Amino acid sequence: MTEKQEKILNAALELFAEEGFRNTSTSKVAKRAGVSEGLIFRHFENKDGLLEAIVREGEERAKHLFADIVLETDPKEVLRKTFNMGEKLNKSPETANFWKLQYKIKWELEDYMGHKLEPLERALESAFSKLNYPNPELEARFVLTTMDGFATRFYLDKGFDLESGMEFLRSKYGL
Amino acid sequence: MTEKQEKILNAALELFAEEGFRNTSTSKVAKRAGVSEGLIFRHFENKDGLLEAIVREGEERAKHLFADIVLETDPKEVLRKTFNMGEKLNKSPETANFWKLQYKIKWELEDYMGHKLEPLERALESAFSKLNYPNPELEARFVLTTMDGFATRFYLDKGFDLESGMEFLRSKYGL
DNA sequence: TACATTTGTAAGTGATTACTCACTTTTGTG
DNA sequence: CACAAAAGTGAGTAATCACTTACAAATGTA
Repeated sequence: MTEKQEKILNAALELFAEEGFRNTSTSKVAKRAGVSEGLIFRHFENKDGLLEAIVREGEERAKHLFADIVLETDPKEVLRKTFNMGEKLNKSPETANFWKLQYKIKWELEDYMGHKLEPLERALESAFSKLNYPNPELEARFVLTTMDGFATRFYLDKGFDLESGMEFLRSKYGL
Repeated sequence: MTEKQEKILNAALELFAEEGFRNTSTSKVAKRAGVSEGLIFRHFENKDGLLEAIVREGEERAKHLFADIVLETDPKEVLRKTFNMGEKLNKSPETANFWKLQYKIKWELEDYMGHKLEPLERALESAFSKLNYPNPELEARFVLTTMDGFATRFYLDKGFDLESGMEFLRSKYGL
């Protein structure tokens, strides 16, 4: 990816997260990226092409985020690491903005993008199975959906403390 | 509210839920409502005025939805009724669409709209307190955020079974 | 009936939209 | 160096946007 391509993508990322995809014009993106508007279409073909690139990067970063967890064999450690993901989503303003956008995009695309979470869901399933939970599959889905709820609220409600939510989850699962 | 006003509001509701607020033009709304475009502005002043009306109706309907719960004194019954709300959100296609839009709007307004849930949150808090949970406040927030997560997933993921999620919650809380 | 108010319409408005095109500049390669 | 391909520009384009305005129809009220 060339320098200008990255500038375009980062500008799009920021603006889409701030104002939404449909509400952000390609001319705004070009202006923030410091390039001509035409260049966006040369590199990404469409405005939709910009979104696709962002979605793809979301999948990449999600994989990277889960890599450590899915390789873990100790079930308690799987849970602990899962509940520590909250911090990772919030390391830098750029990171926070990136994941906020991923949540926001779901509603503009009307797509849950569940396949991104599948490896993590299976890791949790296996962990709960080892811990003899009666319904590992439901338990795993429950954990992920709950964490989704916490994250959603975190991004929309300024006053919400994500870490206390995660701490609560840890205590629920005896960690 | 006159007949045409309601037609406009219902058309807007449908279209905003389908395509999003920013992506729905006032001309589309007028066409679906079967009125002239100018009438929208006569009755609602702005395109934003349309949204405001929808948000207000969301608050009304939420109040109505919670009315039964906040008056309940038996804590177990409070929880049971809360976990039964899933069905209510899904009674008719119109209802489902309405609540889906309420969730979707949050992201376009970047507002969690938490005050809508406050009475319910306090009812849950009181219930958990009566049931001697160690941290009723956190527990109540946890339940609501989790249900939010379930609802979000329900609206975005066609294959997701909301009722099994609610059943899981019931079993978690011994109901 | 008379007449003022409200409700409704149709044809505009300038601004903005995603996208194209003709063109120049930069870069890679023999 | 020569020269083709890729990167980049900026001024266009038609379509669509939210909104206005001038006017007509319906309605309430005396």
